Amino acid sequence: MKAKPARKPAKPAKRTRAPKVDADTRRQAILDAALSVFAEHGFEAARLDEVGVAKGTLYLYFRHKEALFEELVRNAVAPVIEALGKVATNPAVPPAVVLDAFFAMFEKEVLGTRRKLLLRLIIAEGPRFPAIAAFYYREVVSRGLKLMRGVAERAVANGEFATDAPARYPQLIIAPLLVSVLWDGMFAKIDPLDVGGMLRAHRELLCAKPNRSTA
Amino acid sequence: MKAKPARKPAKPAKRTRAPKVDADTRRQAILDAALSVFAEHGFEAARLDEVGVAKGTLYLYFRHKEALFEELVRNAVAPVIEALGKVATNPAVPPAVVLDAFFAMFEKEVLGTRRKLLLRLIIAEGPRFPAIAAFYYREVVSRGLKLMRGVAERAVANGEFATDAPARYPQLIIAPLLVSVLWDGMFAKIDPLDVGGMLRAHRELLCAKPNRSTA
Amino acid sequence: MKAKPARKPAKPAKRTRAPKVDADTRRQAILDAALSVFAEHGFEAARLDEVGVAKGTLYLYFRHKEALFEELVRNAVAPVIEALGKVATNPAVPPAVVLDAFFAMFEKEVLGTRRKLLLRLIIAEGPRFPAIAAFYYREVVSRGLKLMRGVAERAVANGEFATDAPARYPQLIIAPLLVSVLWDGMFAKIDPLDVGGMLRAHRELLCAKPNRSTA
Amino acid sequence: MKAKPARKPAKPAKRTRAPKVDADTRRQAILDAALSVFAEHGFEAARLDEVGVAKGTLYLYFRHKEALFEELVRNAVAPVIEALGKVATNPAVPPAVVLDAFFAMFEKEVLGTRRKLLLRLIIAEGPRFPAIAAFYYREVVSRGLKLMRGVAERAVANGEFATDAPARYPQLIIAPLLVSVLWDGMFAKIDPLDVGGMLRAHRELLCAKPNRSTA
DNA sequence: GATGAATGAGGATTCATTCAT
DNA sequence: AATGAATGAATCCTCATTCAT
Repeated sequence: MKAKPARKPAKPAKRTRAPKVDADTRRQAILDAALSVFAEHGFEAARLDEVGVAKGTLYLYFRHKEALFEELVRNAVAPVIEALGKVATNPAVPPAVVLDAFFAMFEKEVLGTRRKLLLRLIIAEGPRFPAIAAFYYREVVSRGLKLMRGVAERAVANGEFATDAPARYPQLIIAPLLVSVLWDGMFAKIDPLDVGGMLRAHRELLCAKPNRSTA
Repeated sequence: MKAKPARKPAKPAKRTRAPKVDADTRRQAILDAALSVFAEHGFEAARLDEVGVAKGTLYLYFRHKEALFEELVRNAVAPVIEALGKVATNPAVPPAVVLDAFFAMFEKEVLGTRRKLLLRLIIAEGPRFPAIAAFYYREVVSRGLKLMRGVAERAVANGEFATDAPARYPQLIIAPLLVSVLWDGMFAKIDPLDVGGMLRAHRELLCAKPNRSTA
Repeated sequence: MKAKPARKPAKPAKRTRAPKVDADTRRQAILDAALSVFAEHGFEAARLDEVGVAKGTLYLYFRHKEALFEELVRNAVAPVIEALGKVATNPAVPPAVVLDAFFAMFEKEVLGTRRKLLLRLIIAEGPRFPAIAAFYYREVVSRGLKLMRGVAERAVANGEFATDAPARYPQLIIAPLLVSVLWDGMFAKIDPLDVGGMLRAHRELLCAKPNRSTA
Repeated sequence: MKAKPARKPAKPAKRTRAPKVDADTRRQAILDAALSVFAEHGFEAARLDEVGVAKGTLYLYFRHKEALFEELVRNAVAPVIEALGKVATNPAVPPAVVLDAFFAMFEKEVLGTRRKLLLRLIIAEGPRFPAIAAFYYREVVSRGLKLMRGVAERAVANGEFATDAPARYPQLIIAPLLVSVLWDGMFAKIDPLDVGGMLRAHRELLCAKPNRSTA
């Protein structure tokens, strides 16, 4: 055992004077860079030096570390929500297909990108940042659950779901996604998980056809 | 005159000495106190001062902060596994009952106690502590999944489960438990979750009888 | 309510910022200040606080206490050697005159300045800092001895020295200088030593003409 | 470079309960053990743990670290003085023989034993311990110098010394001894010094016969 | 007397934050 | 606006000293 929290020799990220750009671009660049740092180390362990922007510059754009962190999450969360909404709301598409699309999108757009870092970050730091938790609940969780509930209700109505359990607790639909993110961060090296397989299995479970033993 | 070599005359302030107890008890007490501190703040942000033991005493029992942290996890994890094993391995009990018992136990023994702090802690810090992650995988995750897989296979065999999905991916059985822990830590204040309800719904989903509408 | 993650609102106290100077000047100023502190207390007992530079500033210029210490020695040693070389290498000057000049220079430039602190420091800490000892041997001791040997050999050749003993062991020429430094640090208050007198006597001893009583 | 001050992993010296002995013996044993520790690390860096006596026991015999240190020096110094006196005071022995005997004794009884550690310790810490310096001056230095002066005066009187320089500054007689101690501690590994040779050369210098160039 | 667990003051070092340039 | 040197509060850890056993 005895693993160090894995810290590189603190390389303050080489930088030449930043190319002249407008403030918004600069701000966005800082947020991008900061995401990696915060995601890798967590809030406390993240070193502002590693963001790769002159210390003073950071403070031109953000009041302090905490403000940077919260903005960071807010900023990165927005695109996820939009993408989510588009998939789930078309009533013409059968629920099973929606789930497949949703899971695939999650696998590609979250697990396959730095967004998974964000998610992990929120999970890890959320309990200590009520403001972040509240924001995330409002912007992502409540909306996501509502969408899932809608899908589940349609699926129950048209008989695709064997039970209304997921309609009552849409968290059940989301749960394996969390597992996949956490597994990726903690156990992927030890015992890789076939996320695609698991999510298909999950869809299968949700849409379970009756087993023949009762026929 | 040359400076005195002993800079500070070393005036030991008043103190109430901790009552003498045997080393193991003391050690355990420290671990207990430390759990709260680490759980509340995370590894980096945790201040050893807050553990409530004289600074030096800590270092009589643990080589450094990290050692304390790792020991903490190891120490708290053991009882959970044992309890888990006892519930899941009796082949006389029908899988549905096992699940009910398991979920109830989780709700009572983990969510209802400080053990949920530990779980959250591991989730939050695992990615930055490979040694902890590996240990946790070995001691808890792999065993837990194996047990769950066994239950699922029995359930598939006797027709209690509509699909073998959970047998192939026992993570699906566990997933809502993670949700409940994370929800508790992040959103409980904003939007309380009826964990019991969700877990029953989950059991229902796993054991779903086919709905007749399609017959 | 969860604890705020930023424990201390970081209220930066009033401060007078050191006037901006170029890095080398600053570095040198730190080394100067540090010499006094290390010389007075020794390596272990020296408190970095007393260097009189803001704690963090020190670490901008030196990786840690030890690095500061070693740099200190290196830095202060260079000028001494140069001065030494200039005196001893002119073959036109008779050895006796070289010795006089050398001893006088030592008295004025070492004993009369803070350089004696450095010498004392090296003597005191050398045994515990092999790297320092090796460096000092290479840069000062071996060179100094070589120069002294050269002078002694010339003196033997032209009959100014009664014996080749100092040519074989040039340490004999240096020895009283060490005594003067140590005496100054330890016994000067109790029993002042006329260093000038002693060094003249030493020169006299080295250049001793035979006493006639035996002729 | 970058040498650490050479510290072992702090092995608090195994000990079984000390065999029952009378207080004086015990006290002496502590002083003996402490000498090594202080000599190796210096006053500040010395760890009382390493003395190999239960912490509390130390404080039964000595008020604090500093007291232990001072007693230590006082205690270890006494035997040296006695030995010194015996050699130098016999007027029947010719000065050259006295010097030979004295130097030989120094080489064997100081350089060849732990006493050299003591000497080094006093040299290193003396400036910071005025009480130690004063004690050492009174007990060893002034006596030693007086003896040397006596020998030198006899040598001048009977023509064995070419000059009265050493009679006026008996430090000149002692100086190479200091060199030998310091060399041993700092440079012995790099460039061993033939102490015997140097001391014989020193005696030769002191007793220098006239060189023939003046005949 | 002897012991060593317990204590907490003190020190090296880090890093968020400021401010002169 | 941008920079990064300077700052010092805060933290981990050590170790002289105490005291219950």
